[in-house]
Amino acid sequence: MAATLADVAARAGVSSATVSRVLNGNYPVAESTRRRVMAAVADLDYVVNAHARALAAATSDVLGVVVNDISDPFFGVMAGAVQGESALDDLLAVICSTAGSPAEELRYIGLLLRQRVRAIVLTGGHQPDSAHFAELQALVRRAVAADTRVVLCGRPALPDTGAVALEFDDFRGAQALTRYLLSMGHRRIACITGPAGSSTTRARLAGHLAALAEAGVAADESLQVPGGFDRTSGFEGAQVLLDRAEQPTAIVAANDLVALGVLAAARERDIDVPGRLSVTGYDDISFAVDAYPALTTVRLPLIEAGRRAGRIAAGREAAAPGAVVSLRPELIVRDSVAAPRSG
Amino acid sequence: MAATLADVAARAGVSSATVSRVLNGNYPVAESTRRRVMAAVADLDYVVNAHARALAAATSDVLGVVVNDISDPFFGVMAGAVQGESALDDLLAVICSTAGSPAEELRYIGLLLRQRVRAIVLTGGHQPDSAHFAELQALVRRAVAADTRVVLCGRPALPDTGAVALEFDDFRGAQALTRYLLSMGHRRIACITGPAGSSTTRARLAGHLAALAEAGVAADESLQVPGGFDRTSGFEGAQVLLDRAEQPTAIVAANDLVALGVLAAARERDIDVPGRLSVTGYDDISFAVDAYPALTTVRLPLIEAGRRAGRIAAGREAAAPGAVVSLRPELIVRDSVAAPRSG
DNA sequence: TTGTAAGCGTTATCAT
DNA sequence: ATGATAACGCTTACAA
Repeated sequence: MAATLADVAARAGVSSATVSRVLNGNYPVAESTRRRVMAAVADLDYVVNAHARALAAATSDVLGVVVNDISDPFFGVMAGAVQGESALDDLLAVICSTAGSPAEELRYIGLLLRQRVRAIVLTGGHQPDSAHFAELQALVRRAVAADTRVVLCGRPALPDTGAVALEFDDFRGAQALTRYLLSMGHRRIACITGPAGSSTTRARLAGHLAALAEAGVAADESLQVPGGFDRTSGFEGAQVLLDRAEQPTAIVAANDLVALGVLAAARERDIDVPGRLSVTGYDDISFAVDAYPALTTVRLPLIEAGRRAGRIAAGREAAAPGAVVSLRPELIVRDSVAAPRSG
Repeated sequence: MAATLADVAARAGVSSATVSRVLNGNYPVAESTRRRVMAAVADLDYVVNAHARALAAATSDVLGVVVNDISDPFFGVMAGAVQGESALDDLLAVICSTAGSPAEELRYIGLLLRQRVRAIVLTGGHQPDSAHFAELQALVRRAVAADTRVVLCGRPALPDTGAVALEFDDFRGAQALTRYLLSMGHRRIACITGPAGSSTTRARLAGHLAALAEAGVAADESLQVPGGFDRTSGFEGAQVLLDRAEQPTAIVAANDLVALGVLAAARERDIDVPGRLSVTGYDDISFAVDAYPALTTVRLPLIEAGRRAGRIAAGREAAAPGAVVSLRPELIVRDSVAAPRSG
């Protein structure tokens, strides 16, 4: 159906090798033939077949990006940065949404490997104790061995796999946030955590507890309710927390989306934020500033991480196999936190 | 480097044809050989080469999705729906961000065509008068002729190209919105429109003007300020409008993001919304409800459109070439509109 | 049920 | 500067 190199060659009265040369422009070709060839290309609406090319040249022009959910701005922003940066090298990005399922993640990595992608960028969190974790490590190791760069973007390193990691230091971010809450006078601080078992949840919770510990404030497990990373988790988690006899003076949400849910729940109950309840987010997605009240949160360098991951994936920025970079989060103080009401 | 079918065949002591058969499972193979083959596959960490397969079988397992900006939730949600639906057929989705540039769009479509993608889903708007438009039509026509399905998702039809269109009826959506504003008593209604020349901008503006006309309200061109589809355009557009001697009682924003910018500008000037100024959005992205005040807007069936586009692209849902479906938007009344202050 | 072998559309190595 | 031609790794008639 579609025209092939041979068709173009026939039409231009040259060999297919010559056509290939003018198309790739990496070989001397007489100007006159080049023009004849280009004319034939135009006449026939010829479009190279990337598969044939990939097969013959053993290279591919696509990279894979694995995210939990591309419609979540946290991932959308990172994926966009990866894509934008890699597009500079004419690379295409396959984007895969796992919905947070480690099994799906493995499946997608497998599919990407079949495609012989140049690189795979993995975002999101690990589930260190899941049965899938060992499989993941093995798969990544194999990928790297097969010359497929693997970049962990905003995700903990995968030791001994050769994957490059751009980690977010969630421990410090969460610690800074809780320290701030403490400094404002809060003592009864509740958390709506991310999914149990996720590395992100662990790191953020650990940072929170560390801040509590250093201030000599006892951690109350009944104030930790688990959830997901979505608005609904925040809404529901807040209901649970606000039904308690002794209400918290502050709620630390797993991320901004969760915080938005908390704010909605508070609004529904006519609880003034931050007057009667302080709320914090995490990530600083672009909407955090438009929430009401504007969210006090922790800014993660999503774009910087994505861009850099894109450059490393594209091979434009060097990175030693197994290198790990830690990216510092930044506390962003806005309006959703105030001192607790005395009494 | 990587193991090939032949390697597996050698190891299993069978022909490569047999290996291909067990891998594809579309041919009878003796259970004993199947096991030997699978064992060899595992031993060698064999992974099929999708390029070789695509070349030989003349089919590909990927589809392309073209968006303006994947980090914008409007596109993120649609792209996510397309991807999620097509993943059911084990298809991979290449996502391309054009930043609204028609030239980039053409470039990406070309790249996708090389990849011999199964289908291309185009989102966003057209620029009917741009020089690129004719090229776009020609390219789409060629794609369809080459058996690449093209689905226009939330985007106006492309006549005579064979592309299937899932249109949003922006005229009616905008009309309903302005009618509502009018019914609340507004007469001096300003607009911050999308980019001049975009089909989306035109349709929404036309709906707005139609509503004005049917109510016998004269349209004041000085109340229309152009912009982009981002928050900054809203912020800046609002500054311009609010600097006018005679301020509008309502601002119709090009979309929710723009409306968020307008709200921010109003907040900065201590202008009460909706008390002194009403503001409307468009799209009903998920954050619209969390804005302050919650945005009155027009809901577009983004997920429905994306899912359906994904199904058509995957070939799971039939659609006659050139078919065009119009999806109805819905007015969502929340808190950002009130009656104008008398006087 | 299994093997043989001819493509699929490029690139790349030799020649010329 | 250009042409043959052998890969590249798989699918798929056609045989056996």
